[in-house]
Amino acid sequence: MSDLTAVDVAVSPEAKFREYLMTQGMRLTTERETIVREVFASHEHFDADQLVSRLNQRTDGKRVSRSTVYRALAQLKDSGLLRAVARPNDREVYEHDYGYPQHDHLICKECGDLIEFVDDSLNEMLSRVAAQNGFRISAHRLEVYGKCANCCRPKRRQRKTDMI
Amino acid sequence: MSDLTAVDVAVSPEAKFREYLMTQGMRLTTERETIVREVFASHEHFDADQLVSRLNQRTDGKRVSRSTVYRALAQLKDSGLLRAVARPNDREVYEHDYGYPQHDHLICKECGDLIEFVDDSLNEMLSRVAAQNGFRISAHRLEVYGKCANCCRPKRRQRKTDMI
DNA sequence: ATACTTGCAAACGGTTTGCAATTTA
DNA sequence: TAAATTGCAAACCGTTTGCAAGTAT
Repeated sequence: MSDLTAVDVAVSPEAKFREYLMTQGMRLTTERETIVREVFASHEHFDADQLVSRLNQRTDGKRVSRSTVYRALAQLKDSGLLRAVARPNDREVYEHDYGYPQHDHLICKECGDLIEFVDDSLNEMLSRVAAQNGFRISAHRLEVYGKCANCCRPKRRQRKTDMI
Repeated sequence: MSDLTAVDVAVSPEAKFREYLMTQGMRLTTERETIVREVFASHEHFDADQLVSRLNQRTDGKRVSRSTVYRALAQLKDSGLLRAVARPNDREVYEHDYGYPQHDHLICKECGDLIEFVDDSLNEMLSRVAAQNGFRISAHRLEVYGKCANCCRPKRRQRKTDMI
């Protein structure tokens, strides 16, 4: 999906989350720990509903209610562990922010795939524009819509071996 | 607010809209005409609710229901007359697409102001990234969040030098 | 004890839609 | 007169929230 590689992090997501919660007078409960672990178990993009499903499929009985998931997502975002990247179908989509390099996305309108990319010139451009407008940037979201290489490929000769 | 200037257009928005509606087997009703006119009476960004308000304030009795406004917004978007640019407060924000040059936005998180800007290097960058990924771009949305010059300005007196 | 947290169900809010009445070609 | 359109109110749907019961310090 992407060749972006995680950068080395000194502290685990759980620890980082506990740290943040402490500063807010909150606690790292077992529910919150279950959520952080599940969230950082894979690098895929996800929305609230997908996360709830993953948590409900657990066999260890560590289910967490939908409300708690929503509350935790907000906290994970505030703590800098997650960031919201897009809203393709009116659902907020999240990805890892902590321990993962900053990047943007090509979004295929056909298959919905998110392709990550980085390009330094974007940051140069943003700095320049910010300076020109006396604007202090805190974040940005660049969504590039179109058709991915796979979907551009002519379908005439589709591999029928994919069918089972 | 912005020094982007409208480009010359051969056909009026109403005509363009009628043209599009025809191709869909639809009609340019008085309600739809009222809406297009109101929408293109000013270049400001707006959301559905603001448009409804503007239409309700009319003294000529040309009121249009909320549903019709929502339906027309979708049609105006499909026809290429409008485009959705941001979603600051969970409300879709629209702007003129037809007869207005392509640009992006700085979005002030404090006052909600949208500042338009253009920078050619963005397009160069997008072309490069698209080529690298075999991606065919159809559109993009760049939202830059932060604090505008106005909101950065201190409300109270701020000392420029550290006087001890 | 006090403060934080959870799960449930109800509320929220922007947007969409079913439908009967109305308008248009 | 058949097809499109409107306005109303209800539905929709992801998300948020009030609250009572539970848990940690």
